[in-house]
Amino acid sequence: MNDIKQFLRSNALRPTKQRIVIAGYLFDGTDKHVTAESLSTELAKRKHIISLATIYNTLHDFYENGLLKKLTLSADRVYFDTNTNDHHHFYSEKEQFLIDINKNIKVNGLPKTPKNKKINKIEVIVHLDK
Amino acid sequence: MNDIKQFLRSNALRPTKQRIVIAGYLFDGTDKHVTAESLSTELAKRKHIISLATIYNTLHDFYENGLLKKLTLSADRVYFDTNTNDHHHFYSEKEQFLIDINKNIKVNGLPKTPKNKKINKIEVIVHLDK
DNA sequence: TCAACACTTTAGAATCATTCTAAACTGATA
DNA sequence: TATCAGTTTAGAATGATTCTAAAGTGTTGA
Repeated sequence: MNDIKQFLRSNALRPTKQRIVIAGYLFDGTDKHVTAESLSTELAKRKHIISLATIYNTLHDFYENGLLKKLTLSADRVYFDTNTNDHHHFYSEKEQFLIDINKNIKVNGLPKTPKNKKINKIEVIVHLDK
Repeated sequence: MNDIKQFLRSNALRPTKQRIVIAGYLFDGTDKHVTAESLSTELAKRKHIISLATIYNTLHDFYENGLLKKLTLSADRVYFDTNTNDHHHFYSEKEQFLIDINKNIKVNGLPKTPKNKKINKIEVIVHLDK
């Protein structure tokens, strides 16, 4: 609890009740993939009712501070990943199935980066099913 | 024109006025990336007013028939690619900048595919900027 | 050639994730 | 503990996409 407060403060985030609850859930040591909706549902199960607006705000605040990765998996919702290490994913849209690929994947044969641009990140999505 | 009709027929698509116009634009020999909105705008410039609903319907019909690839680049709109070969992309969300990587990219070090699943496609997105 | 019908198109409504607004609330600080 | 900037929130707004159901149009068989 106090460590969560410290954790939030050290990321320039005021430790409000809601952020403490959300951070407590997200950063409990196990990697998680969440959407605003799924997070809301999980917290509700634990009797923590937090408005969707706040959930969106908080996910973005955490993302902006590098505490979450944002995943581009499908066009209909945004996923956030508590594993902020360099890694990739298996994804099944049909089954909402998503798992990390933590093994060292190498992408070889990339052409030159376009002029005056720099690479922000390389995202490898292995789509399953069809 | 007649070749476009044949092309549509050979894909089990009734060659309607609208589909002929859309296919004529999309499959003119140069690779294109479009969204429903951008396609609508381009066709309007050419004095072809086609309802958005039809544009969505047609993009999906073409996609279902393998004439287009669907790209998962950002969560706020769907992109379709007329290049249906195996390839990847540089993408800048900020600048709506999108170019093909046709070079042979190799992804090495993939772990075993999850049980009872098979790989549909591997998508590599090189995100630029930040 | 044309009637008949299944397939298409379309305007407008509906949906749904997400963002915005602006008012109430609450950590932090002096 | 008063003050105020930073937060939360309900509800409205937005925007891409899908749905609905009515009107339109290729296609086919005679």
